Amino acid sequence: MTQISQTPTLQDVAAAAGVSTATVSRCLNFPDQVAERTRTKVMHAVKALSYSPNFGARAMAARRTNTIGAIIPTMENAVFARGLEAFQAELLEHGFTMLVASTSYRPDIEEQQIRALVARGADALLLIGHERSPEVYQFLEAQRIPTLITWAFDGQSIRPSIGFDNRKAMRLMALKVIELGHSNLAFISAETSQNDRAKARHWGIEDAMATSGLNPRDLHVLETTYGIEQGATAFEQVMKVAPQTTAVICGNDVLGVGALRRAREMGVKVPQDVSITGFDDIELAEIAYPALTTVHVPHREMGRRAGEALAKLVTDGTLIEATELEAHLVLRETLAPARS
Amino acid sequence: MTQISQTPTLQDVAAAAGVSTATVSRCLNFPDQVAERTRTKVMHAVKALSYSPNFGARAMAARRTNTIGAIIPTMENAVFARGLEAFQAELLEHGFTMLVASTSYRPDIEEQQIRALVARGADALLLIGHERSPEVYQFLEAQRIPTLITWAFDGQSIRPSIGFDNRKAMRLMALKVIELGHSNLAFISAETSQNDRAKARHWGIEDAMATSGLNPRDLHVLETTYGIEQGATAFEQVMKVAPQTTAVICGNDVLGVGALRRAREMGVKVPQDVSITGFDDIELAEIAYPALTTVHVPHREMGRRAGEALAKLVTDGTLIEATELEAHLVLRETLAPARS
DNA sequence: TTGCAAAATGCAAGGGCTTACAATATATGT
DNA sequence: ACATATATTGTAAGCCCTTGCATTTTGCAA
Repeated sequence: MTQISQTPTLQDVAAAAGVSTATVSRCLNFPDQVAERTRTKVMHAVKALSYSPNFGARAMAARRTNTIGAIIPTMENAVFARGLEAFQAELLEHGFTMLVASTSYRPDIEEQQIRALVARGADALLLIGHERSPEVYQFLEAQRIPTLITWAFDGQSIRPSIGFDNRKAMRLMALKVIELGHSNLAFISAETSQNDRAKARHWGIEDAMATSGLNPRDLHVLETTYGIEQGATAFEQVMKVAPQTTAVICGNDVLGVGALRRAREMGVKVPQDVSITGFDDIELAEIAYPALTTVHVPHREMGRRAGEALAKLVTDGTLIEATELEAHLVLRETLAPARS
Repeated sequence: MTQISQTPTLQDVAAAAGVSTATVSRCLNFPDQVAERTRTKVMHAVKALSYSPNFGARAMAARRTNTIGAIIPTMENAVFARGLEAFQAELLEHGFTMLVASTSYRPDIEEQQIRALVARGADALLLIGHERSPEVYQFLEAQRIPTLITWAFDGQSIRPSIGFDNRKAMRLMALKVIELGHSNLAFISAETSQNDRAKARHWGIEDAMATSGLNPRDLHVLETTYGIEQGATAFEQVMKVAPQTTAVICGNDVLGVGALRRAREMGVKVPQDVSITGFDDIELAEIAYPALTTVHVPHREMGRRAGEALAKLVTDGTLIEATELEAHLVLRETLAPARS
């Protein structure tokens, strides 16, 4: 009699341990509801058969998957990679698995990914930033998928968020720049369409200018897509359009590093001729030469807290309380007093 | 009569469209097996109810999840992040979802993650490097989980791999270094225990030395964990232990960049006093100052091909054919002729 | 002991989908 | 028009687990 080796099922374990499937199930899911003797017996069988529960069946029967989805703009930006790593580590701790997807900063892809992860059975979702079409939020509500927004903070929003105030953070940076005597400012921004973080950062600069008696209208703004090269090109543009500029504020470190590189290539001395600042505080900023002055984003902490909050929410319905974390300036070498 | 709004099921769609559930299922999975008229009718109903199939049920019935797991050492290394991004994009194209997990370079965590992903129903797995305990491979076989190795290439192995030859690649770099007159070499290596790539890179240097009439024994090797700071510390060590060193070969860019930074801090001129090389060719290498000479790893291509191969394998059983990709040198500024 | 509450276990009903096989409709050749 | 092959659709049997409820066992006070 040939026995075709099949992956063992709960049945098999139950049979091997001489108990019912219900008991085995409880052993696995609620060990303390089972008498110790029975438990050891069952665990023994589990090990002997090297049983591993079938995910699909489990998901179907329990109506949850213990999976939480995270959708980020890109894995290529270290700041997200870091945040995710922390998020995942925290989820793991609580027995959840992370599903990631990236969108290349495109709202349509984001929507598609949201649907994909929901279809895939995600119990909850982590999203970056608040801004997205109402339909998407409706969908999420209709499907009853708890959603946490991160990388941004908005105390007003109905939707919980754990993040920092991009506007305030950038305002801080701009104030510093202005304080150092710069008044001819330029801003190399990430694309602001459908991106509340980018918008907020822009406003932050305007806030600072207004506060300091400068006219926000005088800010030279250049929007570009994500990438070192894009930052470089944008810098060149800035210097062409507004050669009097003494400080170039960049929407993120990658753009900043690109600007920095092009400055060197163009023979523009940083920070003697022009100051340059970034945002995110990724390794690149530290390694750049001269080291990039930037805004430190608490990515790890955001990831960790988001993981914790979401896990709790799914597990016992603990509501997420909006949490504002602080971003702070990291003064390095690319920001100096304006040349006089 | 209160109608509690429930997520619609296949049943509902079938009823709405006036066909059997089987037909709806086929419409969704094998559209060309269904008459056009019926199909439009069904698709209409699907849209009207905004039906989305239940993942668990589907997984259980079909005995597959359309999910492929990827386990990498860390998301913090851009080279993996990039590879993953390409992998995911390719999978998406074929209708698969990616599940990621990272291990912090720890074999025990890797094993745990492998089990976790398998338990979650991954149809196949992508792993980095060949080296892992036999038990793990046994487990994978017992569970019949197809596995693809990447980031390394081994034509001999039973297990398919799509990657590059780490040894050959590093040999190339070392030959270049030696060709430039360096004979006092040091190697700052990632940890080699349980890491075939790190070992291979080490051997590559030894190969080159032997070929060139140098004694591999004279290579100063320093092993350290992953991180910029670790690279910096290691560099300092090297300079202390072997001050006559004129070229420091690093096992990866992150270590290389760390070394570079510490060199600057110590007043060691690169490349005039000491040459430094990296491996991976991530942004950091390009941005470093002076720009780091390194080995370009075809991460994107690996990710893409791996995704394609795995998707095909799971879909129609097409066996994966081992594929060797080429890594090549990227000569930048940190490598120069030895000081005489 | 006996009785009773609490703890432990078992029974069995789904959960929503896929798919082998059966049944029916349509097309083709004569 | 008929027989046969082919395309389309339907029927219903699982897939493997969780969990509400029923039943049995245990622990403990009386």
